[in-house]
Amino acid sequence: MDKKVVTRFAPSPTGRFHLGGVRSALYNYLFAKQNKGKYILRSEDTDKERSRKEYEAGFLELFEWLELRPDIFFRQSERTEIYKKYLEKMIADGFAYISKEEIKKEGERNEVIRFKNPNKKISFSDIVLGNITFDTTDLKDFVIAKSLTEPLYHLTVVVDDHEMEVTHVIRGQEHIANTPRQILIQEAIGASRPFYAHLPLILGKDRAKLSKRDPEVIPALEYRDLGYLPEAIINFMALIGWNPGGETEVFTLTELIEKFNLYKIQKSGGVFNSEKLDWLNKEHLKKMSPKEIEKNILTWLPEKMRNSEITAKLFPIIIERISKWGEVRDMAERGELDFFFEQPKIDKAKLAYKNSSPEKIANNLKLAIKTLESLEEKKFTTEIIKNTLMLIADNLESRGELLHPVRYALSGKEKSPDPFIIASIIGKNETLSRLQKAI
RNA sequence: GGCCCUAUCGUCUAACGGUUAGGACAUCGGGUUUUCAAUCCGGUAAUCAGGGUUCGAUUCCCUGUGGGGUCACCA
Repeated sequence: MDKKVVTRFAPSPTGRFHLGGVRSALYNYLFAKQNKGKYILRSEDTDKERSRKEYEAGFLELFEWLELRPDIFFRQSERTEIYKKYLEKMIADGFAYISKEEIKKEGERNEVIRFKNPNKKISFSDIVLGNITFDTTDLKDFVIAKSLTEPLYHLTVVVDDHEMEVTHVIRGQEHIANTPRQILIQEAIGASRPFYAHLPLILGKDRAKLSKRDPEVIPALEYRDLGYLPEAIINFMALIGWNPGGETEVFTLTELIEKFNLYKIQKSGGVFNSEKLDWLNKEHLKKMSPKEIEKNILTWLPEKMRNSEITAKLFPIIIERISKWGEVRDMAERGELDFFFEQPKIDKAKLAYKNSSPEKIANNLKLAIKTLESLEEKKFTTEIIKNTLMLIADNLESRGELLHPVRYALSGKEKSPDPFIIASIIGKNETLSRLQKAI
């Protein structure tokens, strides 16, 4: 290993970028970084019809968000002159020729540049898959450019990888059949052969390849809008097709750079499991500092809930109940936070606890008011309220006889955080008033 | 269909040719001072099939089957 490692990820801006590509980019990035090498991002935009600037902007924004920043970024559309030189040389050397064509489809040329196929067997050793052999005879004289200034994919890939001295081509297995063509071109232009690592495909629930044409597949950037953490996305994607072997599954980018092993990659495709992503996102959420958590929750909360003195007390309750930021917004939209800010509507029937009589419930509520009243304002904390109320509850047939109606009176919800914390958040006056009203 | 790749719990995966086939997510059951959440403990669950090689195959070989990819003047 005397040569400096150079990897590249080469998306084409012809559609909305999805998570499958993130994993390829990530592995290229990890391998380059762990070898103190270089990671190149290349926009394969030679197809003028299909390429769109907004798609390119999309993946650039994505990698910025994920902090998978390339050492070099460039576009193939800006390198036409370079490809032209190679094309001319290949024609001059007899490796390619201008071919007269019959036009079968609209937009086709009556003259294209074809590669003169030597029709031989090509074998290469893939880091993931091992030895693979293709007979290139099946490939015929394939087209490498529409004209000298309109090069096609196979030619530009080989020229760029050669010029930029890419040492490791790490890409999805959908490219495996492209490899023999590209090796043929390498041999024609005198380029050395890089190491290949063809990654197992990431599959959807139906076990088919994730595709940008599939409306079911969520574009990668939308995960940001759903409130996922970049580190969680990276962590999760890294673990489809590779695994460090221990029992730990939660890693930061830095840890991944250290642990990643290109030589221990799975051969078969893996299904994308969004439940595990959610779990992992929560794990990363738990590692964040309270300050960061507060900042994020604030931005995801509806405006009317942001600036109340109540808000500051809500963070622990919220963070416990979400796995991604988007759920903060969901909670608020579902009205699960409203009772902290305003008196809830009470349904008499729901105040009841199992078989306890209404009189008993009312009595318990009165008892609660009486004891809480005696608490000083500044002693109205979760801990003290809990101790106070528990003292009463423990003397009842079951604690629920007191705790349920109190909780319901305060929240107006069948399901909510416990009554002690709600009481401490809304304060003494509000608590007493709600209990009174319930009676 | 041709060519190529592939096969461990539902899912992601671990296991120098020798393990009670391990972990995680999900699921189920229970504890955790009422519900939800969080948390803890426990359970169910897998080597595609058939042949070899071997004292011994999840592991190596062959065949079958299943799954996937690819067959453009797209990338």
